[in-house]
Amino acid sequence: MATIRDVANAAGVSTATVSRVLNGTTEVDEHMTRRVLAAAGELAYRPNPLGRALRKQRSDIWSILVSDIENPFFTSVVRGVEDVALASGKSVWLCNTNEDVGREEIYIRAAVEHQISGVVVATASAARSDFAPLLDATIPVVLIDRIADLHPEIDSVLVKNEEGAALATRHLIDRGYSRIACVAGPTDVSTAQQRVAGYTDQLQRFGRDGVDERLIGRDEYTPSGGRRATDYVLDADPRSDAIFVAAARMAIGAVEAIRARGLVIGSDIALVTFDDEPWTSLVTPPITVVRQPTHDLGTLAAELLLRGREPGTADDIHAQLPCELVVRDSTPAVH
Amino acid sequence: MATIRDVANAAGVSTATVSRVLNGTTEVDEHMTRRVLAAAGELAYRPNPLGRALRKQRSDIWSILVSDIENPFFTSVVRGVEDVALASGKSVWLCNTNEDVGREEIYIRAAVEHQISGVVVATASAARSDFAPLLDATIPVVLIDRIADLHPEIDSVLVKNEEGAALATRHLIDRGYSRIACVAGPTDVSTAQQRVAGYTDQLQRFGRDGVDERLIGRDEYTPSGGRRATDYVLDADPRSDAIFVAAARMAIGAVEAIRARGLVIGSDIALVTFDDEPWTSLVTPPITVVRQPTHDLGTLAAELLLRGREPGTADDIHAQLPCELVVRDSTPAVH
DNA sequence: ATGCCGTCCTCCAACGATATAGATGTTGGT
DNA sequence: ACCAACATCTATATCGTTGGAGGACGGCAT
Repeated sequence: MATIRDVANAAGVSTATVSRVLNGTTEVDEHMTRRVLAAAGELAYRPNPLGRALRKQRSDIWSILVSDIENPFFTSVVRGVEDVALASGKSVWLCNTNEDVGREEIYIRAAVEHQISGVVVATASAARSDFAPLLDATIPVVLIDRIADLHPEIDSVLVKNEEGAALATRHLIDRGYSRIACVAGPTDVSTAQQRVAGYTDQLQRFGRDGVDERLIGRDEYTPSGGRRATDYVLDADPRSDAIFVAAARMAIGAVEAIRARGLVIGSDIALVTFDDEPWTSLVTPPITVVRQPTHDLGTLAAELLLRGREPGTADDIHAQLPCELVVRDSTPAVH
Repeated sequence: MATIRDVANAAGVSTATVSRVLNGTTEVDEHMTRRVLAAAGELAYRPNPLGRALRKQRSDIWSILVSDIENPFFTSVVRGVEDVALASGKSVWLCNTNEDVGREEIYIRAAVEHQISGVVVATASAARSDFAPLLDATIPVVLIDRIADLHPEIDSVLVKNEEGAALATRHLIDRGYSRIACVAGPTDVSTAQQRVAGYTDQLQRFGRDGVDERLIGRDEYTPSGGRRATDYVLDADPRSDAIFVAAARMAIGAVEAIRARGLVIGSDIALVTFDDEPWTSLVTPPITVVRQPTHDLGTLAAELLLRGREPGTADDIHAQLPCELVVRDSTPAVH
């Protein structure tokens, strides 16, 4: 691979001039510019990103830390980030923290050491995720989908979780359900907190029986977590007539658990879940969902990162994108 | 952040000695070793990977190029690779080529320029994917799930696609179906080629009517691709009584297309698909699938990469993991 | 002709690490 | 006591790039 020195020799100039021409930092004579560009083209020269990053103390890589790569919600968000990143000439380094704060720490440290120029992150834990190393290194950070209690000042792009959960819960109330259970994610994840908040708020204000803590099941955002949480709430009150599930990944387990009890969704028990995944309209009956703007979440986060401003300054941005209720047959009106 | 010079000053030795102690390249006096380790610990020193890579001409990063990050098959494979990589102290840089050879090229070049120490790749195109830049830079490569025609010598970890497709097709034949259609992926992807081969082979040998080319629909590995290909084969012969779908992502579209025609899976038409995704057992009727050992695919690929041998030497490895037919209710016996 | 100034280059020192050559000190054999 | 051999350290060049200091040169005013 050709180095900048090869180009300099070929063009009969110094390496600094080559660097100047290619980076456009200072005015360079037009004649020389042409010679340098010709030589660079001839040798198919591409600057070594390692040397450049070492010198400039900053690379042109973005990293995106996702809490669960197997969750289609996040992969869709990632696609959104990528679209913007590639258009701006950034490479995207995708890391899977696996909902593990320890692994998140490893990747954060790696980002600092590789002098990454921007990080998008869906936190592993609202309470424990710590981005101080990134901030200390003045690396721009944008939180996505989930917030971090330790860093209220970092730019964030969330969905209106509370509103989305309220939409779903209110829908169930309006359709005449009274014993509405909630299958939610881990207590240390902000989306789970907010969705439970939206659920309880609506029940308190409009529900016939108010909130029953035993009807709130919390577990991890996975199919098996959904199964356990559903079993938990149905054991607590077998007369539950509706379930609000806070994530499609959990809804897989919820459907399994409901059916394992011989209950029929739509007649014995209503079901509404977050995330409009393809399979939700394929099962019988098609499931009412709260659709999240996944791709937009990613592109907006990327655009904030492009601004590359210092966190903690006055103009923090905390975007909240709206969700949309898609009514299907799993939540028929009760006569 | 502390540099190696800081450690050297603190320990009262040269930077070379610090490097030696930390890398264990040469024998170092025990007394000095202790001083260096103490200083390094005190300063929380961690070597700068950029400086190290620049000097050593090799980083400790693996990159994994995946053709579609939104396909759960690949994310599961990625998890397998990660498990091994993290256990061996490698960082994993996940890149989404989006089934695009151009984007694949970009990431390949990035891997060379960042002096990546190993690449796992699911090729974007069997015919056009070109890994010469990696091989020229003596970067170990392992192909996963899909092969590259240009590089038969590169280590690969595939599933027995032809056998899996044969299993599914033979199952349909044995159950009494006679007009069996095939919904397959793009012609330039090796898995699609192999699965179609397994399908046609069984039909030729055991099918009542042999192979009808019009019953083979090819499109991209996505839900909408599956929908189009299914419409295509059902238009070609509305009397088809079974469909073999080559990927669960396409099966989503296949189910939609079948239902849009008012046909009922299991009674009007049988359905079997590759990939045991959770939703396949949730729909009515549960779908018969060919299960792939996704996670094992990833761990095996990572282990081959750990060997880090030169491609083209005599002991190439071309692993082929078996698939498993999981019979459910979408393929009942015809009376 | 001289001095001054602006323009545009070149030279060189970093960035942080490692590998090699060479320096230093210690040990042991004669 | 001397020298060889060995062990073990330091000094330094290098990886590829960029930024700052400084120099060469031409043009213009005096």
